[in-house]
Amino acid sequence: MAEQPRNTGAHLVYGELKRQILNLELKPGARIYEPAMAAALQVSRTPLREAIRRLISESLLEQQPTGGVTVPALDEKVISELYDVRAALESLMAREACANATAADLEELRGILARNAAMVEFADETMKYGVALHAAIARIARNSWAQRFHEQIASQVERYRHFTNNAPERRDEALANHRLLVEAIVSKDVDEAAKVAFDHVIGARDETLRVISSTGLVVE
Amino acid sequence: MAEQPRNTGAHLVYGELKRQILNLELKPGARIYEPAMAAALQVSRTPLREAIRRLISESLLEQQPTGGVTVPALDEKVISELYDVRAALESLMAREACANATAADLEELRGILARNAAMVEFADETMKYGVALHAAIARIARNSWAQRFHEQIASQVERYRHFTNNAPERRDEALANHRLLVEAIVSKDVDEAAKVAFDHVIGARDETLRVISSTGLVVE
DNA sequence: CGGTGTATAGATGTATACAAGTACACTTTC
DNA sequence: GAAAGTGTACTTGTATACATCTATACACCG
Repeated sequence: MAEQPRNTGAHLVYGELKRQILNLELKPGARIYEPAMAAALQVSRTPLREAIRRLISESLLEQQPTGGVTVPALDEKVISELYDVRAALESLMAREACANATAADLEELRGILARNAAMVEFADETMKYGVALHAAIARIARNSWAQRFHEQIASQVERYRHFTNNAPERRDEALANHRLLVEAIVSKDVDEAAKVAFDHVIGARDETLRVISSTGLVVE
Repeated sequence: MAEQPRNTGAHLVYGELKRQILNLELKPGARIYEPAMAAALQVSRTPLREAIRRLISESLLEQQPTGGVTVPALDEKVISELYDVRAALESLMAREACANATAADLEELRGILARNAAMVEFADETMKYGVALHAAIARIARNSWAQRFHEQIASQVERYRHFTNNAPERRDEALANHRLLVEAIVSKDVDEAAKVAFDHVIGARDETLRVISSTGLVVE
């Protein structure tokens, strides 16, 4: 939503670096050295620095007080914060989706839900449709700031996704919650939609924390 | 909260540009020309560009699709979005403040409230203490992401503050809401605190929209 | 042997030169 | 006279050279 890529080198570098960070190809805690990274990406330091600065402002990189840029460490406390904010945002967006959804929007939500239901046995498909549903609601809410923050949170959470398992019973639960959420939006039940969205995300938070605290966050 | 300034030119330029944008010294809609601005600020284009990029990522400047950077226009719809997100965030932070406030934190909140009450006849003092109260709650909530987004919203709203009047009855109402909020936090009434915070911000939204739609957003 | 000062290698921050792209005005043509 | 094409001035994007600062290793002193 923020800005579409303008075919400049800095934007390509930004995309590539972001991909590597979210994939954990760039390991949490690792330092970025500009000359080496610039050589690896075949650009000069100027567009690289521009990309790095942008990533810092999204907290996908960290500026050390002494100078020098690192990939942020993974941290359980942060997960909790992220999901809490996400719960507040999703709850708001559910409210606003109730107010702003057109008939076509509702049809879209039902469609995503149906495809999700058909694929509930496949973990990655289910995840894909879950993300699609939340993205659709974010769009339908028509609040660019909520959408923007939601995307930033989603990027952050992405880095932790590698440590979560998608157990079948968890998938069923998510689908059930999604059904409740869509139903509430369809029937314009603002408070119910807000509550379902909030509790759904808090549930995801607790599940994620549970899995991570038992398996740990070690990258290698 | 994100990062403290490191005495580099780019950070100074960032601060100065941000100040000018929030003050409306840089007029909404105006384009920024790098060579001219660099000369005016007595730096080369490199640190200036770094500052500009950062401001773009905070939506305090806008990258035009064709190239060229402008100060974002003022827009009623955006105010509404900002306050809605802010309501969600303040509501969350009120919740978390209930959970995390120490005795010292509560004392601080009461102190701000008392000073606010003593100064309620002065518009600018009241505003100052209002901001301080919300900032204190944001800190007490101990959620860095909520705090970060809250600060971004506050910056955005700042640009619209020049068009609001602080009527005395509005100040009394705000103080009353602040009292209710602090009371709820002190008594750890999570749901009440969340509700009061939410409604308080929504009230501020409606008041702001009312004033602005009657006076308009024209800068000159 | 531990600690401190210093020298040095290498990183980041800044300035500037150059390349590429955009907008606008002017000319030319229908 | 209007519209389209072209040339020019100027802006943005990138590369590179230079200055400044940080960290580390080593020598020297207590």
